[in-house]
Amino acid sequence: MSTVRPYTGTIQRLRAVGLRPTRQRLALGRLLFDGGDRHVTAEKLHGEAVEAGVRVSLATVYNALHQFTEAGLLREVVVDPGKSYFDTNTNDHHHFFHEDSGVLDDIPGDAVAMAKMPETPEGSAISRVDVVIRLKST
Amino acid sequence: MSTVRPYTGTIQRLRAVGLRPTRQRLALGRLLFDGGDRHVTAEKLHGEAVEAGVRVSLATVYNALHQFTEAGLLREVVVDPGKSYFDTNTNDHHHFFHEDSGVLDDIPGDAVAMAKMPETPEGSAISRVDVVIRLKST
DNA sequence: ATAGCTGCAAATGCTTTGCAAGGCC
DNA sequence: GGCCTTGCAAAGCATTTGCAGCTAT
Repeated sequence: MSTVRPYTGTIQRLRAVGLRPTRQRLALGRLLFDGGDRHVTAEKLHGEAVEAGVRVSLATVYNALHQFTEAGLLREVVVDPGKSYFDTNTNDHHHFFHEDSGVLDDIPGDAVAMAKMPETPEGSAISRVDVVIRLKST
Repeated sequence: MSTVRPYTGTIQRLRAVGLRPTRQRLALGRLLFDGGDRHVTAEKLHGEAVEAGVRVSLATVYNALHQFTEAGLLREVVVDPGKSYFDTNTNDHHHFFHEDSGVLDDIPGDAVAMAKMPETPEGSAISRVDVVIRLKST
């Protein structure tokens, strides 16, 4: 029976995908994965890191986000031209996007269902289906 | 009974939405609306205009695309971080996005149907529902 | 020791803006 | 003529890259 030590989760998670657990990646990983489902932009995450006293450059945040995404730890969500969002929930699910505030929220996977899907074009395979429900404040 | 004169459609379309039919807007409007449903980026449209011998700057293409969008003549589609696509089909419909080539295609409105929709959060109204089926080449 | 990371600053790509000159009504 | 448009070039963002120095293993 294995004892779970504090802060061990992120280290193992990184090792498991072949990424060295450096100080920066650890700090970013904890900010991302220790707090439930999160949706962040590079800038926002960088701000949080700095605020938490972690010395890390914006370039490194971008690198980490992409490495995490490539490793399957994060998912990139496209809702805004010219800004990238990353989602710590990598399960099948969709999004609410609040156009006024720029806030992105998960829609539980089973709250949206497709009744009908088109035929996939010749020579192509579906990589993903994204549903974004755009919201305006009332 | 009204006789349809060549090139009259775009002029009227622009006037109808309160935009002066300048040489540039006319040329861009024709490129966009004379050829069925189209999906363009600013850069691509600018290239087509230049190729067609129309002297127009990229900045003006951006302005025109946004003015057309605001006027309801176009619809902006978000599929790629850092690149804006505009769709001449403003009806309710969804998209195939070929990730490898960057090509965007319409899915006829009735080929996709939602079986279930989540509750809209308090204080918000649905502005639009976007479904993007991302494709990879096989 | 060494392969992999990081930081910085410069470069890039897309888009927007400011302002003088030009064109539509 | 007056006001809206345009063009150009410069500015603005978000993101990426190159490379010297640092660090985890």
